[in-house]
Parts: sequence; structure tokens; C-alpha cells
Amino acid sequence: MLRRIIFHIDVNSAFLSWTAVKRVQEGLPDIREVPSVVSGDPSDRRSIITAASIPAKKLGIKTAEPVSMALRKCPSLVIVRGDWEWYRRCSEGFIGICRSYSPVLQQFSIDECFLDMSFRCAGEDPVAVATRLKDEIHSRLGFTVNVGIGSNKLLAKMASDFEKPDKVHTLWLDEVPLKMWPLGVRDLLWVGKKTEERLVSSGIKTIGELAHLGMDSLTGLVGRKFAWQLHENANGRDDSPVETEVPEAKSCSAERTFPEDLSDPKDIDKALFKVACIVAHRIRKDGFRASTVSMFIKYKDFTVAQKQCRTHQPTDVTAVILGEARRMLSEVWDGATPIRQVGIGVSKLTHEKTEQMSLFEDPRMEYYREWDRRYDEQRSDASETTGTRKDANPTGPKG
DNA sequence: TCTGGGGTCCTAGGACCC
DNA sequence: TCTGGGGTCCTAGGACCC
Repeated sequence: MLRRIIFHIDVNSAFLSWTAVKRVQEGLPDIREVPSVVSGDPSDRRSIITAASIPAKKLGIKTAEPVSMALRKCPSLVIVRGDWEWYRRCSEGFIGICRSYSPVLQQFSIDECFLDMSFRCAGEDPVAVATRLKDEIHSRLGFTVNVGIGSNKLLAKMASDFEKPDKVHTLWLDEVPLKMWPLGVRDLLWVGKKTEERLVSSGIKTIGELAHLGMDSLTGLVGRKFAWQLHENANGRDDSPVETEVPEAKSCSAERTFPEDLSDPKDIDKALFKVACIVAHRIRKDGFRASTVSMFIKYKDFTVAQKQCRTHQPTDVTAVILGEARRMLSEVWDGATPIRQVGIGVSKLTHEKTEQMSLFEDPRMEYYREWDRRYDEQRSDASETTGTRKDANPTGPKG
């Protein structure tokens, strides 16, 4: 019986490190050594921090906080824009090196992966192998990673989150009481803000306390299914395999947040049109058709109104998706309340090619399909270096 | 201080069928 | 005439991840 050995490799402040590597290559100062962040458009008052350097984090600057807020904490903060095409290339290089250590690799996001090292590490010290992997990535690609080692994915992932950067940590099952139980519940995977609030208000502050909580009490707090998972994970148990297959996308969406809240229906419709084009283009590119369309708007106070509907048949036609979205918008919006964000999503995706040509099909459909063909041509001409929103998504299909 | 963009999974309630 | 219970599909909403 092979001892199960899983690595979790996590790029330290990925987008910031990757930007730094590029700038160093161009002879610019290393932004990893000063308070710096990667963000969206810095002139947009609504953009947020995508990644922060360690000196920035020491000043209290956190990922996902507004740039304006970070600037108040550090007026001399260096702000750089993301370069998604470059990130994609860095990710490929990083994944490639990891794969050379074991073919049983699961890419978890653009900057994280799991490796099943049970076979590769048999008879060898896992820490030595992990250190070699980490150093090889650093010397060949110029950025650092953390490697977490454990007997399952959960423990490996928890371990890679220990002290950073450029470190290897183990978290074997027998180390759980010492290394994991003293941590706050929020540090456990799947415990977010809401679950933390619920647990802490019941006196459960640490992962150890969670591990020893009776299932009945936990079920009362978070529901049966989630309670079971939390209980297992708090005790260091996780039997999920390292999935080498890239799962098919189940949904696709695009949204746009306005620099200022908008209330003119013409402006809203313009944005709706743009996001419909993006979503429809993406599913066509991947050969999908969608049977469900959803539309959502977000108001100033962040409340969301959304609607979804089934289409008559699976579709990838922009005009059909837009038509459904427009109809649903008119059902949820009064046409006057200012809107912060609009978005469109599609789901129930299939690769079905056989589209039934209804006798009653809208005669304009052929025109719409031609329009889409031209749109797709243009998008592919525009080359991916401009960075589509898909590239901006670290967890999107195919990373 | 004022909050992006893109995903996954789960739950609850209603409609409908047998 | 009045009644049960189970299964499935759909929509809405919430929580989590990076």
C-alpha cells in the first residue's frame, strides 16, 4: 500500500510576482521589495486590489479592498495594472514544471495546483523533493512558490498557506493537533465570513474546537451536508482525488460595473448588449449552446435583482440571449432606480450541434448568425494579447 | 472605506406528474 | 369528494473559492 503524498503548490502573490518578473526583465525596480499592488484601472475609483506585495500587506493592505482605501493607508503605494496574457504564460510555465514532477496534476486555479506524489516520492524524502521543485521554479521562472505537503488535498492546501514566501511545509495527519487545531476557524477551507460569524457566535473559535464539536450542534448551525464536510476537514480528513481531467464549464457569465451608477435605460441597454456579445462569443468559441439565460442587476446598496429563464432550444446566438435578457430586465427593473452593475449568464450548456430549424423560426435569425460570425472573426483578429475577461478569471475554464 | 469579475455547489419552495 | 406521498424540474437566493 502506497503512502498517499499530495503536494499543493501556490505561487506567492501570483499576479504581483509575475508583474515584478516582467518589470525586472525590462530593467525596472523590483516591486516585490516595496509596498505595491496590482489592480484594475487605477483611475477608476471602483477598482480593487488584485494582489499586494508583502511590504504592502504589512501596512494592512489586503486583496479585494478598494484602491482608494489602500492609498489612504500608504500614499506612496506603487500601483501597476495587470497583464493577463503575461500571467497566462507564467502560469503555463509554472504548471509545466510541476507536471514534470508528476503527471497526476490538478490545476486548481491560474496560480495553484495539486500533485499526487505518492509514487514519485516513494523512498525519498518528500520535503527534499518539494524543495527541489520550489527552487527549480524560482531559478527558471524568477518567482517563488509555497509547497504544502500532506496525505490529502485539504492538508496540502492548508500547509501551503503557512508561513510565506518561498517555503515548504508539511501537515501530516499526526501534525493536525499541533499545526492546524490552534488556527482560527476562518483559516479552514470553506469557512468564509458568514460561517465564521455563525461559529464564533456559538463559541467555536478554533479549528480544534470545530473538530470536537458534536455533529448535532454543527448541523444546527450550518446544515447537514456542510456540517459533515466541516467536521471531516477540521479533523484533517479528505478523500477527494487529484482530478487530472479539466471539467467542462457548467456556466458562463459576464458583468460590467459602471464608473458611476446609471439610470438611463439607454445606457443600461448598451451595457447589456456588450455583456451579451461577450458571453455569446465565449460559448461559441468553446462550442457550447445554452438552455438557460440569466440576467442580474446590482443596485447602489449591493442588493441584487436577478431573473433566469429557459430558452426554447439550446442557443449561442447573441440576439437570442440579449432578447431574453432585455425582457427579464424589464420585469425586474423600474426603469429609473440607479444601477451599479449589470450582468448576463448562461448555463445548462451542451455541445449539441443539431439545432432544430423551426418552421416558425424568426426570419431574422440568419442575419443574427451572420452578425455573430463577423463578430467572432473580429475578436480572433484582435489577438488575445489584449486580454479578454476570460483571461482575467483565475478560476475560469482552462484557467 | 466603499467594495471587480468569474466561477461552483447547496437549499428551499412551488409546479407538476404519477 | 377528498385525500397522500414521492419524484423531478425550475427559479431564487446564499455561501464559498480564486
